Amino acid sequence: MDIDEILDSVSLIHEDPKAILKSYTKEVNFPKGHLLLHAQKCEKSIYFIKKGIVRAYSNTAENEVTFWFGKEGDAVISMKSYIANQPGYENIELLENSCFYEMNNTELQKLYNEHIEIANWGRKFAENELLKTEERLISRQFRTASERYDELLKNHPHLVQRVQLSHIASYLGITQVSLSRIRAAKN
Amino acid sequence: MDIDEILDSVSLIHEDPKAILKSYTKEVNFPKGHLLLHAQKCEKSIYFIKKGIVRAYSNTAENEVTFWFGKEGDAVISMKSYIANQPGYENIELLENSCFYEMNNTELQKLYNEHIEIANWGRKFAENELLKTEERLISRQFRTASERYDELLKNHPHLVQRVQLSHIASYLGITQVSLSRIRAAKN
DNA sequence: AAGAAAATTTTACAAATGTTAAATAATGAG
DNA sequence: CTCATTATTTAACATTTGTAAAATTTTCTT
Repeated sequence: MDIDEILDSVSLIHEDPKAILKSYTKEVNFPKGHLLLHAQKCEKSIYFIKKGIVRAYSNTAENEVTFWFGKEGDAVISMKSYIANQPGYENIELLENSCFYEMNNTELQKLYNEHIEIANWGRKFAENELLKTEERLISRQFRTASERYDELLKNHPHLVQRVQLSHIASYLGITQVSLSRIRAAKN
Repeated sequence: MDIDEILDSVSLIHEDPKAILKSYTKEVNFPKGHLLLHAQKCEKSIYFIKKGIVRAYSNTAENEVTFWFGKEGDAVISMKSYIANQPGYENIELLENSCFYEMNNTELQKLYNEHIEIANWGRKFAENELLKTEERLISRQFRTASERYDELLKNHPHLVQRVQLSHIASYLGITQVSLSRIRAAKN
C-alpha cells in the first residue's frame, strides 16, 4: 500500500500540502520479530504499514497480553507518546518482515501549526483512530469471546496461521484452553 | 465549569478564535431522566457538561449495558455522528438536572476549514478523547472488575449514591450479584 | 411514622471458565 | 525422513461467575 493511498485514506488532501507531508516521510524496513515500538518509552516517530503484520502487547505481572493486530495501511503509533509526549502501553512486534512509512512526531506537530490542510488531516487522523478504538471498546463490552474470535478471523483472515493461539487467547481475554474449546465447538 | 475553562482544557487557544468558537455555543438545560443523545440516530450537536452527571448505555437483545459515565467538563458526543455522520451507539441519560454547552456539528466543521487555530483545537479535542477511550479500553483489557470498581469510585466518588448498582455492574461487565459479592469482600 | 415498592444482598445451585497435566499434532533442524 | 522441540488440544478437577429466588435493606408515598 503506497504512501499516497495511505495519506488519502486518512483524509483527502490537495497535492501541495500532501507533497509537504510526503517530504517528511521515509521508508524503513525491519525483519520479523523486530520490536518497532517499546512500552514505557516515549516514542519519537509514528509509522504506517506499507507491507506486513504486527501485534501490540503489554507485559503484566503474570503474563503478556496482546491487545491489537495491525495490517497494511494501519498506523503503528503510541498514542500516549504522539499526543501527550508520555511513555506508552505498547510493545509492537513484527509478525513478518515488514516495510513502514516513518514520520517524525516533532516535525509533524510543526506542520500542524503551519498548514491548515495538514492540521485538518491530523484532525481526521485522530478522529479515525478514535472511531477504531471506540469500536474495539464496544466489541469488548458487548460481544463474547467467541464472537470476537469470529470478528478477528474476518478482519485478519491470514492471522491465525501466523500467530500463536496463546496471543489470540490473551487478545480475546480468555485462556488458551478456553480458546481451544471455542475452536472445537465451531467444527 | 464555564465555557472558557472547558475550551482551554481541550487546548489553549487565543482570544480571537476562542471568541468565534464561543459565539457558536449556546447554553441548554434539561431535567434528570432526559435523553440527551439517542442510539441509532445521527446526532446534530455535541455537548459539554457545565453542570451534571450523565450515563451512556446501549440496549442489547437481552438487557441494557452502561458503558460510560460523564461529569462536569466532559464532552457528551456520539463520535460516530460527529466524525462519520452515522448513527451512534449511545443513549445518554441525565442522572440529575443538568446544564450543557451545545455546539452544532455542521457549523463546527465549517470553522475547522476556515481557522487553523480552531482546526488544531478540534484536532486536540479528538486526540484527548482518543486518549480517554484508549484508557477505557486498557482498563477493560488489563484490570479485573474489582479493580475497575475501585477506579470508578475514585474517578466518580459521588456516583455510587446516585446510580443503580445494576448499571454499575453492567459497566463493569459482571452481574449485579457479582458486584454485591465484590462490595461485600471490601468490608 | 407506617406500609408499599424498589433496590440490594444473600443463598443455593448450575454453568462456564480457569488450572494443571497428559496426549496429540505440527514444525523445524540435521 | 526422522527425531526432537514446540504448539495445540483434551481431560480431570477446582474455582469463579451466573441464575433464580428469597431475605433484607432502603426509598418513597401517604
